Amino acid sequence: MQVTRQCEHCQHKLCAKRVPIFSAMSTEEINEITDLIIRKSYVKGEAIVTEGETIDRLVIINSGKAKGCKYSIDGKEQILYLYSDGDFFGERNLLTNLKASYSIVALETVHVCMILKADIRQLIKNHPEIGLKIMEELTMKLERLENTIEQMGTRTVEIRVIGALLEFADKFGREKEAGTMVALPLSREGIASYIGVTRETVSRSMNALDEEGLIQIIGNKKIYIENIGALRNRFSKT
Amino acid sequence: MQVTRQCEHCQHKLCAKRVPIFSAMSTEEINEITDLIIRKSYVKGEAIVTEGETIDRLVIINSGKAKGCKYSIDGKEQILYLYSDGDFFGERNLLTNLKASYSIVALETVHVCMILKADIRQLIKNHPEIGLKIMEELTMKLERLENTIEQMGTRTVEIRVIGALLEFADKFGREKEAGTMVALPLSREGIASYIGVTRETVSRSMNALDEEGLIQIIGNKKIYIENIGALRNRFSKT
DNA sequence: CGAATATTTGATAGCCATCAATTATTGTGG
DNA sequence: CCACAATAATTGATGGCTATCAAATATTCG
Repeated sequence: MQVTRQCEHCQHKLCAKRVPIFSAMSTEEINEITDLIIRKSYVKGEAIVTEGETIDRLVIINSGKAKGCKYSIDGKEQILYLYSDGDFFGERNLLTNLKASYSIVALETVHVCMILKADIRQLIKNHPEIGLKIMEELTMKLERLENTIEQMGTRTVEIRVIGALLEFADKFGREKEAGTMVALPLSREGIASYIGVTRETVSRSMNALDEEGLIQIIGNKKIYIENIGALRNRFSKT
Repeated sequence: MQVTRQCEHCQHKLCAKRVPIFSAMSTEEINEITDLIIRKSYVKGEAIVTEGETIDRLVIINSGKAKGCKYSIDGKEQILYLYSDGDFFGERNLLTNLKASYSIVALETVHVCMILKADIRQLIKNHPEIGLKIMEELTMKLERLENTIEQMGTRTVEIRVIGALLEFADKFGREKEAGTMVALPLSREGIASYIGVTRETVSRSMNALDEEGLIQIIGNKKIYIENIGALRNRFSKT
């Protein structure tokens, strides 16, 4: 009889199974992976990876959220990625020995599962489809960055704010009777450094959207979107 | 005796050999690839790929330059990539059936070599290292886009202009006795849509750099950089 | 050389960054 | 559970940068 091993820090689920790149694998194969997993936790504000350091493992977020960000010489932060359950990073360094080109910082308590580079390489050798899955993920990341650049280069601030809110709604929104409740993963300042503007501008822009009735701001950490279609419409037609 | 087959449109060189992803292969293996190649040419302004269409092949630039760009609803262009000899695209669609998310347009006469998706997949199956090479290329593209986003989000226009000029110098510059002559791959307008500003702003910014003595503008299509170190210095310390 | 195209230059307006001060929210300890 | 301190967000005022528009000039290429 087949036994699925469990990862205690992962709410008794097989964390590897939740990762897209391992999703196509059999339970037996997943067990093989689970044995290789190293677990670790980080508190809010803690750096999981620091720009410039060598990273020798694939890191899978099991719970919590984290940001991937760069800092310019004068201290300005640019958030490039948002990570949550099932997301992973470090895949770039599986092949190369490049140093991390940005930092990963926990936005709240984060539990991760890690697999060492050497183990992952062996895994890819044994299961070539993992390599293809990773390639697919890289491709998706590329496409998101391409869209971000287009937005930063050609769209108004309002549209970029809406874009960020829609992304949050897709990732972290919960459908309610008559709308979507969204737990914002970032503060106003965070949203600002995600879309490349200032905190104050995000604030003003979100308030304008609220006054227009497109969103409802609830405290600092939530918004309620009654008609997400209207918001999407504004995003794609402006 | 081993014969290396020649690709007539490729100035009698083996174009596949010039592509990073095939660079590690033996002559025999390259011959295998060369047989699969389809050749085609495009004139300036012609679309090699149009956003939204299905792309079923890997396209390798053999000579000439091309831009990869998106267009917003109101017609604004955002240039994402610059392609020249040895660059390739279409790799994203090797695995997926996604439609092209941006267009590729010839900036001058372009000769390309193409390999059909099915052939490439077979090749990857036979030579797994090609897959790894593609992954490496994807990784490099990611890193460039990440840097672009950071620049767009946190740097001044002048720095972004310098960044573009330095990139052109690295790719298209020729070392002279006392400096670097750079053939600009893009017009002022092109540079503008590469860094997300207007033509006029690029013009003013480049003229300011000229007046400062950091570059010398030679007509519309060339610049001369006497002290590229000074330019790099300005880029990285501001 | 001359027409077509591209770039430069100037003037103006608007958007957004910045600075400063106020107000709101959050989370903690009593 | 409330109050309060710390943190975060808002709001207002101002200035600077860059988009926009318009016109003049320069460059390129046939």
